[in-house]
Amino acid sequence: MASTHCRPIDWTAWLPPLVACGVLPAAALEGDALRGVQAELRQHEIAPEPPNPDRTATADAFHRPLFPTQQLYEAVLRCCTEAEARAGPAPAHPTGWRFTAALLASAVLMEEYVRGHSTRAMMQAAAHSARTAAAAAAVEAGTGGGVVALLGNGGAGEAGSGGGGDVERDRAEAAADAEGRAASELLLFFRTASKEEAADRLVEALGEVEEMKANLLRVIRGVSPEGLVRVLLDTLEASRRGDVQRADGGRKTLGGVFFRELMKLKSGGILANQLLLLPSLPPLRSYQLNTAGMVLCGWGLRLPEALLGAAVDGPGAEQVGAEAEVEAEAGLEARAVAEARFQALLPNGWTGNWLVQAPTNSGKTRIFVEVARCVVESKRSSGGGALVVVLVPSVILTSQHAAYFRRAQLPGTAVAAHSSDSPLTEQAWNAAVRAASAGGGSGGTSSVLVATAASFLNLLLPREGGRPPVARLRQLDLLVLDEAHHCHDEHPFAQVMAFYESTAAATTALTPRPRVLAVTASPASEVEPTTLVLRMEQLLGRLGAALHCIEAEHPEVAAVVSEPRLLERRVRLRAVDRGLMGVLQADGLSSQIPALSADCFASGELKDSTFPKFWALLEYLQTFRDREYFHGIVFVKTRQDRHGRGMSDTEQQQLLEMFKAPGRKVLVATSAAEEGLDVPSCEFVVRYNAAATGIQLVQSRGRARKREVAEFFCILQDDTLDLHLHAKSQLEEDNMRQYTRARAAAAAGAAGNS
DNA sequence: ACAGGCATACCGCAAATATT
DNA sequence: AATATTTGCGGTATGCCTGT
Repeated sequence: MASTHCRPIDWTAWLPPLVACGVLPAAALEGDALRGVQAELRQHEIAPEPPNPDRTATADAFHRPLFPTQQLYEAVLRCCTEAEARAGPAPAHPTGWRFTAALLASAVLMEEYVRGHSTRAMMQAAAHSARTAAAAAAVEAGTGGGVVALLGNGGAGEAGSGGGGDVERDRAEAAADAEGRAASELLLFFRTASKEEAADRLVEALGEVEEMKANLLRVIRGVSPEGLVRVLLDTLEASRRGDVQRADGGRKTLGGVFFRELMKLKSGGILANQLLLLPSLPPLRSYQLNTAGMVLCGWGLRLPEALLGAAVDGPGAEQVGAEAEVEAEAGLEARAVAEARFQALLPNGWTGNWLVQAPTNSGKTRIFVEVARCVVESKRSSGGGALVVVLVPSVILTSQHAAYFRRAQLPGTAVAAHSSDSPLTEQAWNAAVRAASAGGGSGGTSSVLVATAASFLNLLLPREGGRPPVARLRQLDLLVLDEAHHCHDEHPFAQVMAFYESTAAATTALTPRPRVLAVTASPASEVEPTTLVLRMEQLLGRLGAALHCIEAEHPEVAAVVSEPRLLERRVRLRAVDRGLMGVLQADGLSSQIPALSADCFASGELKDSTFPKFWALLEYLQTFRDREYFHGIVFVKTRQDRHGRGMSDTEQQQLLEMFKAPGRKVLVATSAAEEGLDVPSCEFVVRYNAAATGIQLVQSRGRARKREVAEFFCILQDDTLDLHLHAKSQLEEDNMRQYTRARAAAAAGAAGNS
């Protein structure tokens, strides 16, 4: 939608600098060969047509490569060869220089292409042109047509409950699917657009006159993007039902229906407004239930009804011992059964903190959400409110977890996300503390504060002028550490726990220390098993926690956690690549390299000569060219971005939204996306640079979560550190796995004995 | 063992941009 | 037009890997 700005690439503009560096001979700049190459490139459509939404894509379109690299390379090579034939061999260049030159020129061309098609460029283009285009497309068609077009041309929505044949149902599902896609696109639009633009688009979509815009602007103030989408969906649904009667017997316009639905939404209150589009959480899985239940029993908290119900008739109920079943049938109270079951899981009646290790994608978040729910309800039943702080290691995780907590709908609980953007201020903290303690019979308001560890640490540190810190750990009821393996040395996690340790002395029965629940998929990674044990003991010591492992081999865990197929591809430098290195590192050229790389490659990472790996990556991506939809992530070590500053937080969030949308999506990411990032349904993950630690290996592989079909593809280059690092990270993961298994076996043995 | 590079954060300030 | 919000950039911190 944004690629209408595709212009023919003037690749010849890049030739003079290459000639100046001596990579290309001067002869390459002239002659029929050059024109021939250009003609050939035009024929092959280097700049691909923007996808045409009207026409269902033909098979032909899908069989075309995403980028005609092979043709490009061959065309440039032909140009170089003919130039050489005309000018004679160049003695200054090593054998095979023309392959080198062709590769280099191809890479330069691709750089140009990539820059024009980068996500950043797409996002910028989408910010401006796409809106008007989409809005213009939405104006077509008659009653309801505007909204229908706005939401995509989905047919009958969920109202189609006739449910006849499979065909009909499939079509209804497909339509609902298309509508869901359109809705998510719309959501993205409303999130990124200003109120002004949103009103503009609504005016067009609803077929209203321009004068209504001011009115719309006023009315949609304070309505969340989710709310707007919800209203539009409701408007569409209402107009389909024919629910357009006006009080005076007339027929409501689309805009009229919209206003009515909007008022309905507003009367529902802000909270409902935010929750409308949020699907409720999936049912609790038995291992999540067991873990949460065990932790809560250890802490002596009263289990909430939600957990009790799941414990008695949930999916894991059959795992209750046979005698427990009998007792349940004998009329024993459900609570007692559940508590007995969870109590049996507790090692030695442990009442302290917990470190829960669970595989990636097994639903760690859900576990601490349920624990938080119980803490909140327990406080609530005694007329107060709970204060829960969730610490995460990266900014992007704060909003993600906050959204998840909102979905969980803890009773009487406000959820907030804090990081350097919207920092956790003294006012916000004091307000949360007051709300929690101001019970007074009516029940205090609980707060869940999701924050980066560093920003929370700022509140704990003494302020200048000898004033006491804003926050004290004893003010909160529950402290959750996500990705807790960061808790070591001087990391903010560790510093927070140092504060926790220092509060031990002042702990009384009236003001106990908060409970700590730490979760991670990869607690530590060490090459030596003995140092691994040491690290684990240190970690558990800092947390004051007992370790609970959720094994990947557990059948129910294995049923939900994807195990991607492991693919490895070893590449080695070819003569041509060595030639390139030789050319670039020759004495006469070395002074030009910085300028050349700055202009052409933006990275200067030429010493690695990553060409073979790049071709391997392209080849791998080609295997997906027939798919209309796929998602994948390519992990690289460095950012290769000349702007130096990466993406802002909001850009990251927008990008994540874009990536979640359907289509052909490849996300190229650094280690920032390794941990915790919730990117559903990735068919493949590519490691362009080998994982350096077992933690990285586990975390990045965990992003490939499309069941059954996911692949984890490692590109390893000989003669580099890739092989060593790959072996090291695998060894570290194996060590961790063995440690986990041993601990789980020991725990099972202890539980059996006691 | 230690410095250098690059990754991630945090904070503060000033310019740009959006909102009223 | 005035004000509020967002964004960009420099400075600082820590963790991890790498090369001397």
